[in-house]
Amino acid sequence: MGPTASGKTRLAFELCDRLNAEIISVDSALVYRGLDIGSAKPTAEELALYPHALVDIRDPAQPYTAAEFRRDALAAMQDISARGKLPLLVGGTMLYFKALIEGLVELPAIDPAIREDIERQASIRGWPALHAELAACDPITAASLHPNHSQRIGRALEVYRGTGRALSQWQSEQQEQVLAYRLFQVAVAPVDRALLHQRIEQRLNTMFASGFLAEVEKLYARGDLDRNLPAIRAVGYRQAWEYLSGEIDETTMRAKALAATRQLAKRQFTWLRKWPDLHWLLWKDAEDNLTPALFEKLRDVDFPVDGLY
RNA sequence: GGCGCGGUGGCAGAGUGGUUAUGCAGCGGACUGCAACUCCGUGUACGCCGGUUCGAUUCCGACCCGCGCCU
Repeated sequence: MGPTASGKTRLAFELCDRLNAEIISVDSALVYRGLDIGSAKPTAEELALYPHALVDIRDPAQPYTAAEFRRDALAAMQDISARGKLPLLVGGTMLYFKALIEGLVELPAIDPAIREDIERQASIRGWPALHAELAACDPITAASLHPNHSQRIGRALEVYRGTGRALSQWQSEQQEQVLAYRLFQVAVAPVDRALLHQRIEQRLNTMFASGFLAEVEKLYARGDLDRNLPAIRAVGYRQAWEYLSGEIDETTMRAKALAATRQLAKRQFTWLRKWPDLHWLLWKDAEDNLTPALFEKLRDVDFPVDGLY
């Protein structure tokens, strides 16, 4: 795990070389085909060398969800284990990690038309009004949400309308799901924020220099994608989309993309800081070789590294 | 050198003789099926010096800096 631009990919490749491991991507943007440069997806050569599960598995027009991720990740873990290898989960989408480890409530799929209707309602009545509505059918969830929390209010409401029962009720009946794997959780990050900001800026510049805009233009030209899709809302893509539709100039787009990336990293840190059983690997410069330190940590917890490398 | 205009928190940008907008960024946080999402919280800043005043960011004067015009 680790914030964006913290060096996860590099470390993962090195681990693959030393452990008998295979990578499973835990990243909500890498799942989409055509989101390559801007998502910092490993190159085709790298992917050939280090196979990644859960990369390029979805068209940008079709949203991917945390529940699907859990299902797919578990399948990949099983497959990799069955081949005698170690599943190495790599990514920065913390909700996915959480869903995988703790499980989600098992809910039937909900008709997308319900969500559309809720969003239509919200655009005319405002989210606070829907929050009030939620308070009537699911007071527990409503109490935990700010009246402006659009997405979560929408979710709670669609569950109620779609299943006839409150989300909080479903959750209260949720049974603990135990993962059939022993986990060793590691977070990579620079020792201080300024360092990460530096890396983020550098990487973004490289992306632009490597044809990021052309990549988004291609998506834009398809005509069937829009800014409400998760793929197009991804950091960088959203700002490029605004630029291509003439809403902002290039300088603004770059500035906004940079800020959005930093904000993403900040949110990832918020998850990581309170994450249980996490081993931190902090680096201070590009020369830091983290793998030895990681192997030390693995030994500390009696992880069978010796047999693996 | 003269005249005019302007100097507000990191940036942008309102405003007022006392109650100290706002947006962006930054920072902190929340988040069980959109999560690279969505949402919440967080800053008395008014160029400098002196004066007027019970009280000046706001009024007056000098000075400094920027812009424009004139010589």
